Amino acid sequence: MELTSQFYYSLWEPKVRNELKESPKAIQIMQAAERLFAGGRFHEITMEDVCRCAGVGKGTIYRYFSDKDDLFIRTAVRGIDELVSQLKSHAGEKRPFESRLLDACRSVCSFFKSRRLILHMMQSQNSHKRSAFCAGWSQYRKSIVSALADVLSAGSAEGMIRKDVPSNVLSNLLLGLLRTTARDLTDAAETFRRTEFVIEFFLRAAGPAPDKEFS
Amino acid sequence: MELTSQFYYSLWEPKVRNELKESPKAIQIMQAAERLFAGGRFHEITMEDVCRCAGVGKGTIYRYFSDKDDLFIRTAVRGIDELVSQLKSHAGEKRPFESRLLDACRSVCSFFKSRRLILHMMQSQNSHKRSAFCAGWSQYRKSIVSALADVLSAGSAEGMIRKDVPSNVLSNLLLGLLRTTARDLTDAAETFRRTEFVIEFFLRAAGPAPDKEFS
Amino acid sequence: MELTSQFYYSLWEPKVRNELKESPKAIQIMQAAERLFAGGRFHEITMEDVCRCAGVGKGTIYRYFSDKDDLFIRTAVRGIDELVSQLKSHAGEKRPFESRLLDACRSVCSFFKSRRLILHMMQSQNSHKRSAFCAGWSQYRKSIVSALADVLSAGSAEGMIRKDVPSNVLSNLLLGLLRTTARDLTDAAETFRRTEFVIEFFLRAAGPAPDKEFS
Amino acid sequence: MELTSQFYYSLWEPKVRNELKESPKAIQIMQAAERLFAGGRFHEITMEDVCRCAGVGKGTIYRYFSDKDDLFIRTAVRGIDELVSQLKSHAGEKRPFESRLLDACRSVCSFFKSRRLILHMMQSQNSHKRSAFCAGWSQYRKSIVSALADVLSAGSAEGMIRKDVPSNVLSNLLLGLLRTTARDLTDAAETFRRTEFVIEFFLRAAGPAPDKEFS
DNA sequence: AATGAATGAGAGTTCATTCAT
DNA sequence: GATGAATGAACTCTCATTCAT
Repeated sequence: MELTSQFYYSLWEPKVRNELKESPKAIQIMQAAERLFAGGRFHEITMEDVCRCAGVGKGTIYRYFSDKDDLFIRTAVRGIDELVSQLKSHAGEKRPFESRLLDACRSVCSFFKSRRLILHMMQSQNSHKRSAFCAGWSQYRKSIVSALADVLSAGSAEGMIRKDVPSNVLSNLLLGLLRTTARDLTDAAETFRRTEFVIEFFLRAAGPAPDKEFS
Repeated sequence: MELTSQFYYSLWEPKVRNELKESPKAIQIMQAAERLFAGGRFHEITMEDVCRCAGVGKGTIYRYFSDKDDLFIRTAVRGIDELVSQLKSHAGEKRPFESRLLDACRSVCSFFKSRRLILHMMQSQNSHKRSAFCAGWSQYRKSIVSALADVLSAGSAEGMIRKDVPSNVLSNLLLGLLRTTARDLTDAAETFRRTEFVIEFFLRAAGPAPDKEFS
Repeated sequence: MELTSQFYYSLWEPKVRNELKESPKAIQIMQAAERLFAGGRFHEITMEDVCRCAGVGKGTIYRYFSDKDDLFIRTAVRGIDELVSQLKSHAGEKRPFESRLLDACRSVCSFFKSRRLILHMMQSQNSHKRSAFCAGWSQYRKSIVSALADVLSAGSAEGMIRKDVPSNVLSNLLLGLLRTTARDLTDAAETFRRTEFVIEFFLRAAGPAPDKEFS
Repeated sequence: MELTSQFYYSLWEPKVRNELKESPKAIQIMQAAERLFAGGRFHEITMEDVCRCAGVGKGTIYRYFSDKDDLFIRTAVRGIDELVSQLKSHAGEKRPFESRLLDACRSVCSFFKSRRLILHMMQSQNSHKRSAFCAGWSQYRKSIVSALADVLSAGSAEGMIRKDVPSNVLSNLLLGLLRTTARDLTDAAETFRRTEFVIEFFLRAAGPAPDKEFS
């Protein structure tokens, strides 16, 4: 079953009418917010900054977003559904597993690259609407993990992936490696920053165990 | 040559007399701050919270820390030097490589576990003393990466680790895996959250390449 | 050449858009500040007091004044330009000298009376933006001294004022007498608090020396 | 009747035992306070500054002064009694009037010069213990005015001073001129900053009216 | 519908004063 | 008697949010 944005949103119940949610103006504002959030930390960005950057009045934001958190979350979350469906579509394709995995990882990477913000949020939830937000956010994270796990499961079925480790665990580890590559290897040679390298590295570890299983 | 806290501190000029830096009261305050920072984000924790939690007056904090950033940074950084020297000592020991690596990873894990804050900070710098802080912090991160890289280099020399990937890259990847294990595998079976599993997984990928090198 | 507020302001760089500087709200706030500053000392007046007295919210002040110092200085300085041009116009008029001097002194007195604050500030600079402020303030003071000196110079040319003492010195002394009259003679008979008396007193001393000059 | 410090003190009732009031330690502290107050404004000087400057502990000050105001006031007031009795003694001497007046003015000037602080305070009362302090302070000011007035009265009796203006008024005006000379004529030629000049100037105005009286 | 002036709760920080040592 | 670590009330200033226009 597919979890969509609509579902998670309900967790922190936006006070904004539905038809405004994805209106062009809302998108214009989220794009401004994205630019700003990508550069600074949540609390360093003021709503005034967002206004100026989006070229709208201060009150306008509050027509489309119930508060700063709502703006932040919806900005962060925008596009996750797309990513998830991309991943899901890769899982079902008839190409060789490695090619599908490469594309999946590339989708993840480009998603991350274009919105480093998400990466931050995925581990450090900034909102003070804690309970609602964390629940919602953690769902989102899981939907990505699970979509990538599906790709790996397919590989597992084809004998390309070891079976002694749950694909959710492997999916998490792979995401962790991608994350590290994107964030921490800024000084390393270009070779080791390419997605191909991460996959090669990952597959050595996640490929079928030749002799013994991990227990 | 070893870089110590004394060195990095100079980057954001502490305004507090040296003898106060590590006094019991300062530690008491940092412990309170650690508890709080571990749970919330930088801007959500008020100095008042820290006071209450540490059981001291508001002004007292400012005897030991020049401002909120100073408290934050010194709390985050406390113990890194110890970790680094632990790692360095592991690198030189005469035991089997795998045993040394296990201990090194355990040091890292328990360090992280006891101070999840560090993990957050390692990727999301919250201070507004941006330049000074980031510089300082990135140095710290590098000192951990590099200490773990030394352990791996030793393994490399013994033929336990592939030589086509720089040990700094491997060190980063290993830290990323440890991080993922600690943070994201909260739902996974206990088996896969153990350090032994991460090492087994890592060594499959980082062990010597049987046939071809990565290029 | 005339020095105007615009010029001096540049010394402590106003952070507020020019059109807000003289808006009715800014004036309303400065009037409240004036009332309060006239009664108490700089540090005894809190911004909260000013808010309450002006009947505006706390944040509103900061839309019009970059900080407390800015409010203080601009409140103190308001109207100096007017005073100076009044004085200058008196200097050029075709009336008898004594009449012009009387009007000049009255301008000064009513300026001082309506804003005793200025008097305080003229000798005790309270701001902690010391360098910028003192420089700026001292300029203002000089502009008043110099404008009054111009009136005296005209009298000097007409033989009404002794020529052995620079008119700047005489101007300072006259201002000192006016100041004393306004501030310290609160217990004296009404007669001696009138501007006419100060002028009579001053002119005895500053009138042309009948026999010998001071050296 | 002579008003002494003891008398005025009672107005804001010091909580410090009398034998401590003039102890060497109290004087040591007041000297430090004097140095500091002379340079900065009341609120810019912290008790910590005074401690450091006096070389005593923070608590020690509170043994000798009931609070910051008490320290400030007693520091400011120290020596006034001396000045007053100097002035009084000048009044009774048998020398020519002008010589006595010169000495009196010199006493005032050197008193002011050595403690510019007093000058500030004479017009801007900084304490927040308003009622008590202002009353006390204003008494002090009056005692100086009145002592100088006595000197002038003597001159009046000798026909050296006009009789149509109360000597208290003249005393205030003279003090105002001395003040201006000391504070505002910093740029003027040395000639006009000398006490002799002020007296010459003052006596022209305050000397006996040749023809008509002021009414 | 859109604006941005106004708001005020709440943040970080200072410093006069106290009191255990 | 002297100290200075500890205190917390009070300060200035910020910024998310509202609402009259």
